[in-house]
Amino acid sequence: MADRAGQRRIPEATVARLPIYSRALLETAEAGVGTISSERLAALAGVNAAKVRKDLSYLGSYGTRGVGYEVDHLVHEISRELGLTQDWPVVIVGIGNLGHALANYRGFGARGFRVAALVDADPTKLERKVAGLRVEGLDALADVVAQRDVSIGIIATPASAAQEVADLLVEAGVRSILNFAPAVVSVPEGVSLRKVDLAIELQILSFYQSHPPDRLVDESTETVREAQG
Amino acid sequence: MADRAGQRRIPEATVARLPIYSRALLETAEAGVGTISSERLAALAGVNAAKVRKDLSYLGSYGTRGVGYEVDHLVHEISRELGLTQDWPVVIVGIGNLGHALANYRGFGARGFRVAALVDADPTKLERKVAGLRVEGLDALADVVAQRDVSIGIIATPASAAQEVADLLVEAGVRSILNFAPAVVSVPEGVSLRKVDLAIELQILSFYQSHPPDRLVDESTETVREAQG
DNA sequence: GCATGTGAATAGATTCACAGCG
DNA sequence: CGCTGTGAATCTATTCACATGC
Repeated sequence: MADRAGQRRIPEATVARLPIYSRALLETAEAGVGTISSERLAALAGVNAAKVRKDLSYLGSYGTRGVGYEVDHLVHEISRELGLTQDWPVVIVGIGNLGHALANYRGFGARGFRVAALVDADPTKLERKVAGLRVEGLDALADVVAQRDVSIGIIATPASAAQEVADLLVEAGVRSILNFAPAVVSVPEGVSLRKVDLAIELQILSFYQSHPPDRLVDESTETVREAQG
Repeated sequence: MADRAGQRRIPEATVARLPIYSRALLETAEAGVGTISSERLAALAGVNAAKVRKDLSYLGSYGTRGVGYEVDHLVHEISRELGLTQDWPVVIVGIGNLGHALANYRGFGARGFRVAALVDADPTKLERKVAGLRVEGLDALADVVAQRDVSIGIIATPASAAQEVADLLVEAGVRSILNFAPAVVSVPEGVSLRKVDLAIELQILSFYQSHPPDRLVDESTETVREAQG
């Protein structure tokens, strides 16, 4: 009942876990296993079984009681829900160390993401070939987005340029942005924004390292203790 | 006060925002501003004012009613809480494209994080200098961690090596790990683990791009579902 | 019998709204 | 007054526990 009238609202936390299940399921399928229990999938994903079942129930009832989930079917349903059945051209803005690494990242292609363009504001970088693509000027951004139907923008610039680049991306029609710059960026409603910030991650780790997690207190960041696959 | 009897438990969500406040406050201090309101800090951090006040209240009562917070003081208190008053030597394992970029990332030094060593399993990479450091073999990991007092390990290897490297890091005494490899890694209790996963971030964006921000019947509800955080 | 699917219970985070105090 | 600090209300997420149905 995941379609038509009964349209379920999938919780944000669940959406964030679907890609993890997806990856685990693909590996499972590759190993030739046809069926998987919530228990097993949970172990592979590093969560507990109740969460897996609840998460999957938002997609519909794709399991079989007493048996488990059919791996291939589940992969398909999750991919469909995540929108991975279509192609998502990506533009990377800022071709410094990080942009370089991202451009060469294998795994883009793997699930329908394709680096369609590399853009940098620095004229000395233009025309350079990175990962088989020519670096283009920031002024070409709007055209590139329109012509290559770019739907996701990745910001890998210094912090000082991040907001400006985000504005340009939005103006060009991009509705999903992944920000690697260490800066708060704001976007209008209707545009999705996620951020990856190394400095923040390290500081969070620093906090938990400074605050002994021993018995009485918290389950810090993600102190998983579990078998793996 | 974070000491003495009243030991406050700082929520995980708050911990994750403290570095953002910290950054915003440092920029504010640099601009010569001495006092800041929760409203202003909230704007800089991309959250709302109530959240800022609640978050800061967990650290203690450092504001002045009718006035705001003294910027320098707040920077100091947050740094202390995050454990940024001390030095955190970091080891990066896996010197491929990403490890390379991370090694060259400026901003490590900025807040007490210092790349103390680079390690890679590939013998052809050994002895190479990256960001001024010599790449060392995986077999040197335990010694390096012990001798240079490494407290944080960054995994930038392929997925297939991630769990093994995590095990080695833990065995060597590292209690904080940041995993960039696209794999679920598990660590024993007492070890903090955070992950940064490009493929997952892209898939989450794909979901929201595929699921239009459904307009509800009632226009009073702001259907914002962004990602920050 | 056994693992899913899901209401109900619990825990956690956010927001509201206003008392309290400089 | 104005802005902080915080209980109370709300919203979101997780976990429990068991009825359900292959």
